[in-house]
Amino acid sequence: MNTRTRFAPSPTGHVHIGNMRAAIFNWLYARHTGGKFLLRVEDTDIERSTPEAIKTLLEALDWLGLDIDEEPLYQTTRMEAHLAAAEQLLVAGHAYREDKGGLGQGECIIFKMPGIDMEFHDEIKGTLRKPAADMADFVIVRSNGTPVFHIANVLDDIEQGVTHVIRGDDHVENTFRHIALYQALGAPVPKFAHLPMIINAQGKPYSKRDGDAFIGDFQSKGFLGDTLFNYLALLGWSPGDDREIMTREEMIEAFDLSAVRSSPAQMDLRKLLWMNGEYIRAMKPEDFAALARKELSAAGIDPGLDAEAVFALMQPRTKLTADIVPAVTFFFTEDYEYDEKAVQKKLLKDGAFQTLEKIIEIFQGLENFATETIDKALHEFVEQSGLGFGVVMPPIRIAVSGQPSGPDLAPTLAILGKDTVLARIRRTIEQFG
RNA sequence: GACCCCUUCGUUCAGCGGUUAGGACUCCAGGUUUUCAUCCUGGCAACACGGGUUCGAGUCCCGUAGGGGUCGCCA
Repeated sequence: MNTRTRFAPSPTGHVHIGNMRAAIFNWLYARHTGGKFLLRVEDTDIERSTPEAIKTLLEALDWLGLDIDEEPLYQTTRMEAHLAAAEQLLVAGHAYREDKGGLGQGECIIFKMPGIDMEFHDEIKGTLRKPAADMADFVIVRSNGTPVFHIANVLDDIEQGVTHVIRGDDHVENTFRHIALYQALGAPVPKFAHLPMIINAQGKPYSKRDGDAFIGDFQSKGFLGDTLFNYLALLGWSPGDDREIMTREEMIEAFDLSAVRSSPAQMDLRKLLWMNGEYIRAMKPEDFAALARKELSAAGIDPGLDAEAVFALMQPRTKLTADIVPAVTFFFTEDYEYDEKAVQKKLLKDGAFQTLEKIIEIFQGLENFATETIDKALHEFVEQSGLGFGVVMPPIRIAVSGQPSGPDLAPTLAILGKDTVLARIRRTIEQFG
């Protein structure tokens, strides 16, 4: 039997982090078993399932690198099949019509539960049971003639040949109903695996208020798709050893549903941030440069062709791609802002401007304005003046970058070039001195 | 309320009857670095509680407590 898993979201315009983790686990399981990963778009909510919402969904999958193996199945195309199946259940005596008075539009079609105790083996939670008395019949076609989630979901899973239904914990109770449906329809029952919830920092399930529960937010905050994939894969699952930063191949190789924990997990943004830094540092320099260029271009800044040295300086110290632009802007424009606190603390201090005057003299005398010579000159000055690095360096940095901290100063100055450095120091003295 | 599920450092993941209960993130201390970040070293920190079973329990069983899910003509 070839494994077929699926991701079956309803497109709402926002892709929830918990949903996405379900997608990741489905994808990993399909890849691990050499099976197929399918997409079904449950777009029956016409108002919310706009083309933009669907686009958002597909982009999210793409961003996380979750490739699908067959054409997506759109649920709106399946309504006739759903209704036909309900009709079939009616004929076979598995369903009946009744006016429950809900919509006030007459009779709906109700599925009759088999009236026996049921149990199934959940690949994550183990064997789950439910006595017949606790399972009520349920509506499969509304009195307005539209099919309900349960029948649509089951029928489409049958249509797509899904062998493993891997979904959120909140569907555990539905599973008994769904299994009864499979059986009544004479279809093979797939295996089920229910993933524990992801909870927020307060230990509560993510609600609509938790803004950072949508994957688009992580993207715009500067996280990498690979980071989120890796982090989410590790939320509730581990390879069984101490590996954490793993390649896709390693995760695919090691993934197993039985190793998934059955208790809820909380996202730790700090660890996610750490992991993102790890991923960025591990990037090929040219990939990081391309990323940086993209960010800068989006911010309307042209780094020119010769910015590779700047990117090389930034890569090891970047944790979020969104941090790149503010950190490097001063390299590419004279229009950078001075950090007020830094100015107050380090620049408007006794001797700071005298120091800068001296630095101007020293730099003017440098034939070769390169990292090594600048470094050497600065060291000599610090020694001769007896001022100490903590007094000499900050004013220079603030003068050329406006920032209290940043990349190594000597290479920064070398990249900026002698003329720019001198001009900026002079300008700073004029402005604040 | 009924039914079901869950419970190891602050967080996360190990541990699947005998361990000084481990790794990672965070945090703290020290070192490297002219700053910050990185990096290195060290440290703090957990088996929810109560009963069993057993020579021996974080590991098995039963309770209790706490948390969560589900009880729609939503999905």
